[in-house]
Amino acid sequence: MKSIPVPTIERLSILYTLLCRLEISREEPLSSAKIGEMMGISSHTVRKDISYLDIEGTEAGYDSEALKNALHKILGLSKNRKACIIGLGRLGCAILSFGKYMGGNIKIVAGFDSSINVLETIETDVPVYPAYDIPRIVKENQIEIAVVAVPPEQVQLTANRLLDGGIKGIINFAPVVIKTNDESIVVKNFHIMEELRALAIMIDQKEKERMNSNGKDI
Amino acid sequence: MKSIPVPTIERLSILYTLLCRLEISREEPLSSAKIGEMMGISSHTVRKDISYLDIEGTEAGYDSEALKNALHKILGLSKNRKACIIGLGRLGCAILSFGKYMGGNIKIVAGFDSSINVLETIETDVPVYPAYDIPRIVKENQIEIAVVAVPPEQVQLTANRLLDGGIKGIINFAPVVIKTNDESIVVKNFHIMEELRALAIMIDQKEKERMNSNGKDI
DNA sequence: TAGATTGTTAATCGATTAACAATC
DNA sequence: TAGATTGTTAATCGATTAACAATC
Repeated sequence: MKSIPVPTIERLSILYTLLCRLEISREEPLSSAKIGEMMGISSHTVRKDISYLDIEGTEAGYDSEALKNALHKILGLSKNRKACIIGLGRLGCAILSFGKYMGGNIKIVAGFDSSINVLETIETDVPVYPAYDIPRIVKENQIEIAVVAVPPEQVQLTANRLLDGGIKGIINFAPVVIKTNDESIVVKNFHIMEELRALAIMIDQKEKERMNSNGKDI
Repeated sequence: MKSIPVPTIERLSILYTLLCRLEISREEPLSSAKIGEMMGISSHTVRKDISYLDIEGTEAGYDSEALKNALHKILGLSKNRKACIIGLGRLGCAILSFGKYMGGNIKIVAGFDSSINVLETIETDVPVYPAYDIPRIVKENQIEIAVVAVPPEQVQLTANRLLDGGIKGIINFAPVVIKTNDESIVVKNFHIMEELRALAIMIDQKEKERMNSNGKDI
């Protein structure tokens, strides 16, 4: 059982969401070409990705129901996961709120903030705790995943507390790189503002390319 | 002038933020090893990345001030960029608010929402407009970048309006893939919930690996 | 000089794309 | 059968890592 490449996992996860949203005219089977078109990738990639699934049943495309089931299985969606959010500012609250919407298998069971004031005034039905309680709560509830949305200077402290609690994966939204000595912790950094900047540069590069191909510089 | 690989651009952008935050004891030069440690990447990668900069001055490491300047230049930070946000729900507002904080070169100059109610009650000093005004406002203000944080079913309509306005780059937070026929538009999808799911699977895979290497299955 | 560090070329690794035989 | 589509192997592409001569 080969382990699935990370980009493939991400695409499969997106595909699942897409299939769920699709009002399925279950009649017509989905071809890899059609899927590729919906996802903006090539049909080759789609087939390659799907080849990691157990699904083999195919004739003139994939049965969307079967595909959904296979994805459900490989994405481990039957297993319930517990997650928590650290930092209940705007971003933290936003994630908290649409974490509820998407009735998936990942449940946000705790929120943390270092400000008592925030904890007292927040309106949510998820239980919230002070930041120093992270290790205890994470351990007691066996929380696997943490979403970190605290100011940069608090990130490392937060990460340490999470590791103390035995967290297994961290998604970090602060513009800092989280280091862990523990190889077995999965960390994923989401640097929104940096990505915005990177996007701007890619725009410039594209324009330059176009200028170069559309004629000479003067 | 080779174009810089996207992953490199992203790392350079992160490095810049990092250097800015660093209270620089300007005395000691930064070695690629030290930078790598801070960023959680190898010194090889750091040197390779830096080789895309104009900076050459080096002896026992890099001068952090010079590095910062070179990054500033290559990242085009002297050029002012205009951005807008579509969808002023929790996520949109969050991005709007810390877009102000990070006094970078990217300025958010407009917000859009399809709900008049939202537009009337929002508290912000960024001007806000109804969604149907996107093409006009984008064109008039020469806005280059759009951050899309609307519900999935509104994404394609939003994208079309942005393209009408002549937008150059889109960051999309909705769990839908944005398609554009126009090759020259840069689109970057941020699928938060899907990434959360992907993270969970990576955790599983790591655990499986560890079980396999730490002994047999029973 | 000896030690440390860069800058760049070459080797490796991994993912995407292409191709094509097998299937319905 | 002819046409369409999968599934998988091979070729390509691109980024990361390694190595090492050049520099201070």
